[in-house]
Amino acid sequence: MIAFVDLHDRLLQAHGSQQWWPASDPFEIMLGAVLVQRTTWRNAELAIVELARAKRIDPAKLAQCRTEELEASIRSAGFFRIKARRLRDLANFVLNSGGIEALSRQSTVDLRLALLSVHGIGPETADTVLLYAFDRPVVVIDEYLRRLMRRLEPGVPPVGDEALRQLVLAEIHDSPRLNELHALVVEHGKRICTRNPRCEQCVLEPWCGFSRERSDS
DNA sequence: CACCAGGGTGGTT
DNA sequence: AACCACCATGGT
Repeated sequence: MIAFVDLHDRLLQAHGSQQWWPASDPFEIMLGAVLVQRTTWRNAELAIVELARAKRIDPAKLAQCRTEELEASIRSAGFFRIKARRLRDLANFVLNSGGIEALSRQSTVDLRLALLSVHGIGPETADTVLLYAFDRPVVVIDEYLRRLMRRLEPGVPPVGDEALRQLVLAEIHDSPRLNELHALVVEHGKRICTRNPRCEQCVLEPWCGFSRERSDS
């Protein structure tokens, strides 16, 4: 079983620091977390730029903005009608909660439940917000990490999300490394394993069973 | 042309 | 609980 500390270090050395949302406004990070759902960061960032240009990266401004104008601003992010509603619900949630300051005073458990109660915010988006906007030590479980675990442990039944959370947290407690780890796992899964048929220069050898997995079939 | 990208929801079996 | 269709743009 590979240590997650080693996984972090290997990926960091291979791909470099990812710098996701460095020193950004928490509310902007929350909007970005929704906008990036099932699209590329490139398309999400174009929407962020448009929102910034229209002075809408603000809970009150965004909540009062007309739906058509909001949709037009975020068109590049895809699913723009659904996401426009999600951004508005998110803005209203922040307003009804007393603002970002009040939210940042809540415990991580309470804040996670509150985020999950917002329509359009699921487990992954909630954890992303907790980690990147509120700097909480949270393990983001995504499909890349699940797939990576399957490949690092070929043959054993896949562990559940909550169990995986605890496995990672047992080794890494600080948000800076959890922040970097999630970004690195995404980047690695995207650029190496999906493209390269045989993971020839995969930095996770000999742990990663992807090449063996493919040579079996 | 097809396929995919830093998900979530609602409906069906 | 495990599927499924759907949402929609922009890059390869």
